[in-house]
Formats: sequence, structure tokens, C-alpha cells
Amino acid sequence: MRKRSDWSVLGQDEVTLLASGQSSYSYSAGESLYSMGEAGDGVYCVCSGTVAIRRLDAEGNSVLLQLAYPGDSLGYEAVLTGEPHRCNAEALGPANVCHIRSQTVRALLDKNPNLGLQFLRRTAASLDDAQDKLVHHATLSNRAKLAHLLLILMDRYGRLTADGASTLHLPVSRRDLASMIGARHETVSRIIGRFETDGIAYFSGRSVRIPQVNALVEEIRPQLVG
Amino acid sequence: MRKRSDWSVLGQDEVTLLASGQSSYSYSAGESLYSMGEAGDGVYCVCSGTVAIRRLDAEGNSVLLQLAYPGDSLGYEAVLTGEPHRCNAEALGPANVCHIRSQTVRALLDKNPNLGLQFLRRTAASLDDAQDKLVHHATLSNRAKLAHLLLILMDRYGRLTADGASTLHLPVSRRDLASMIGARHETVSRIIGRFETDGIAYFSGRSVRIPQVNALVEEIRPQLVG
DNA sequence: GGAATACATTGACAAACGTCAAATTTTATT
DNA sequence: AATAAAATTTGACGTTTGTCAATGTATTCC
Repeated sequence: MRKRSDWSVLGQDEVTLLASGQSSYSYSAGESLYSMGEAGDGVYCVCSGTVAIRRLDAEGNSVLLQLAYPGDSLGYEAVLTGEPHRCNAEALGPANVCHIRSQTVRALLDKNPNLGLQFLRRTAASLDDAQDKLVHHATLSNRAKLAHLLLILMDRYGRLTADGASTLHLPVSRRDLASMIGARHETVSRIIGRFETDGIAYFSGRSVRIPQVNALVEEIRPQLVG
Repeated sequence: MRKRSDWSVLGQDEVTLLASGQSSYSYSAGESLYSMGEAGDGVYCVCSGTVAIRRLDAEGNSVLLQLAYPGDSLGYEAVLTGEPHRCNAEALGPANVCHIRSQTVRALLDKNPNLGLQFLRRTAASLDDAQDKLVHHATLSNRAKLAHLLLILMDRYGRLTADGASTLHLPVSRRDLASMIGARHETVSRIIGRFETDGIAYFSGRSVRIPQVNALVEEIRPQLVG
């Protein structure tokens, strides 16, 4: 697992230090790793399962900003800046997560500057992703954004069936789906209804069947409607 | 200038190395520092003026993602990841910008790991900013988002007048304003019209007069409309 | 200084979206 | 299994927003 994560840049003795300073925890669905406003107490590394990164606004609206998967490191911003966490992290299902104490993280960063550069590359990738979302929010319709989101989720949760169609088990609720594209959940319900009447995707609970992936791709090109 | 920038973490001899590897350039309004798709050729450091960071989508829509001010470093993501630039950088007015070649940047990062951590903190702040925008795009109306944007621009471009009002010289066009809040420029024109009939802000070209800043703050709380 | 070009405003209309409310289904709890 | 709670779907309605088109206003470039 470590080989496919940010910690792969560490040398042999550093791995020993890491091993001595980490603990492993099991979370069940809905459990919180950390919350907005708390001080950073270390870096969390997802070993299995999916972790949702959310932010709440002043009125209590929840926005799902990112899904974290095995190999991803979480919460290092708070450790490095000394600021409180800016997001909630919550297990979406059963998940195993390692925890490396702040003290150990700082020692490792001190020993091996490549770890810092690795975190920097990871943060830059997250920034790139967030900026792409901003562009989509500014230029795409909700329908196109939902189509795009389904395509992204297919990469990780999709399965090809024998007849050339694809199926997908959604890791999140309709409400979360809605917050990810910046729409109300009622709007998402209606877009789903239209996807079904248009034969583009069929939803049943969290299962989705997509006869032709290409039809989803077509949806993304914005307002070429006559 | 260097004292207030990311480079303030450097020691004496490193500053000497920096000085030997940098060049200073003057840009005039609209000139490009670098463009999407180009390889990173170094880090750009804004000395004076304002630089706009934009991204274009497949259809040519431009979204203004960020404004960079004196002390800000730009383009280091491309240097560190080896990937091409993901954004355009363009001077909004006359600007002085230093350029530090990739080779020098890498040498400095090698000598002083704190520089990398400094870039990491800066990137984390940008990510935080982008995620805040995502939350706003998901929860606020265009009117509220424009009010919020005006408040942010006031921090840097605002002046208090004798009668307790504030004035503001916008650094960007209406189109850019629109792309920053994810709306069409026609919509921005109409919101501006409504701000004027409601006595909240008066626009004349790029000059804005805001009689009571608090009135703008009130606009941000979403749909508490009867 | 005047033509050409880009930028901004306004109107009319239709489509998309949010809000409120009710009904239905799913999930969790006892 | 029964109940309670949460999530989802659907309908009706009004508002906001985008689109298209026309007009007016700045800027830029010869």
C-alpha cells in the first residue's frame, strides 16, 4: 500500500520511523476522521474504502468537494500550516485509515525533503482539480455537470457488462451528488428522470446502468441545442 | 519586495544564487506571461501590478480564477510537476515581474527545503480559496456572489471617501467579473442595474461607489427573501 | 481624427432552476 | 417486524438565468 502512496519517496530507515509513529484505525460508514475547525493532529492515509471531504457553509449547507481513495493522504494542510482543518473528512463506507502523528510527519519532512515535494505535487493536483470544477461550474449546465460527474465516478466504480453497457454503484447519496455539481437535490432527481426518458442512464437506488458511455460524453458539450 | 514573498525563507548565500539566476521584465496591459499548454520555464514573481490567472475550456470560454499581486509567485506548479501550464497568466495593467529559471528554482529547492514548504503552504492557501469558491458557487445566487466579489476587491482596490462611502476601481472587465462568479456578462449587467436601483452600489465604467459597505454584506446571506 | 473593433447595456423570450409542499420509498432503530 | 426517521421523487409555481438580437459606448489602431 505504501508503495502506491505519497510515502513511497521514503528511504528504508525513514519507513522504520514512519512505522513506529503510525496507528491504524477502522471506520464504519458515516464516521468522522476529523472536522472543520479542529486542530490538525496528524496525517491520515486511506488504506481501504472511500473518504469524503466536505465543507459546510454558514447556513449548514454541505458541499462534497473531493473523494479520497486508498493511497491518498489527508489532513496534511492543517499539520503544515498550523491552521485548523478547513474541511470535514468522513468515511463513506467501512474504511481502514492509518494515522501518522504531526510530530512524526514533521520529523519525516525534516529528514526527507522529497516528502514535502510529494505533498506539494499532490496539493497542486488537487488545486488543478478544483479549478477545473470552477470552470465547469461557470460554463456547463447542471445536466452536463451531472453527466461529467458520472463519467468520473465510472472510472473508479464502473463495470463493463457483457452486452457492452456499463454499470456503476454510486458511493454517495443524491444530496451529495447534487452538492458536487452545485444544484439542489430535486434538480438532480429531475435530471435523472430526463436521462432515463432519453435513454442515457437508468438509475435504481445507487445502481446506474449506462447503455452507451458515449451518450454521456455527448451530454457534456454545452448548449449546442438548436 | 523579496521580504514579503515566498523567497523570504532563503538564507544569505541562497539569495545570491537567486539574484544571479533571475531577470526582471516589464509587461504592459494584456501581455501574456505564459499560456496553457506551454512547458514551465521557471517561476514568475510579481513585483508590481496585477496578474490574472485564467483557464479556457474547450469552447474557448475564459474563466478568471485568481488575481496575483506583488509578492505572489506564479508558475511553480509546472516547474515542480514537469507538466505543462494549466492556466494562462496575463498582466492586467503595467506590471514588473521577475523570472527565475527552472534550473535555479530546483537548485534553491535542493539547498533549502523550507522553500518547498513555503510553496506548499501557498498552494494549500490557493486550494482553500478555490474550495471556498466552489462552496459559494453551490450555495449562493449570482447576486450574492457578485456582492461577495465586490467585497473582496474592495480589500485591495477600495478607498474610503470623506462621507463614509467607499469607492473602488475595478481591475477587470464586466466579462471577467461575470466569469469570476460563473455567470454571463448580460446577467452581471442586470445585477449591476438592480444594485443601483436598490441603492447598494453605483457603477460608472470601472468605478464603483458603495454608500454603505454593510449593505453588500447583507446581500451575501442567501435567499432569506420572504 | 475616424474607422474598426471590442465592450457594455437593454429588451424580449424561453429554458433552466429553485422553492415549497406532498407523497413515496428506503433505511435505521427499537 | 413495526415504527420512526431520513432520503427520494414528483408536482405546481415563480424567479432567475441564458440566449438572441439590437443598440449604445469605449478603445484601439491606422
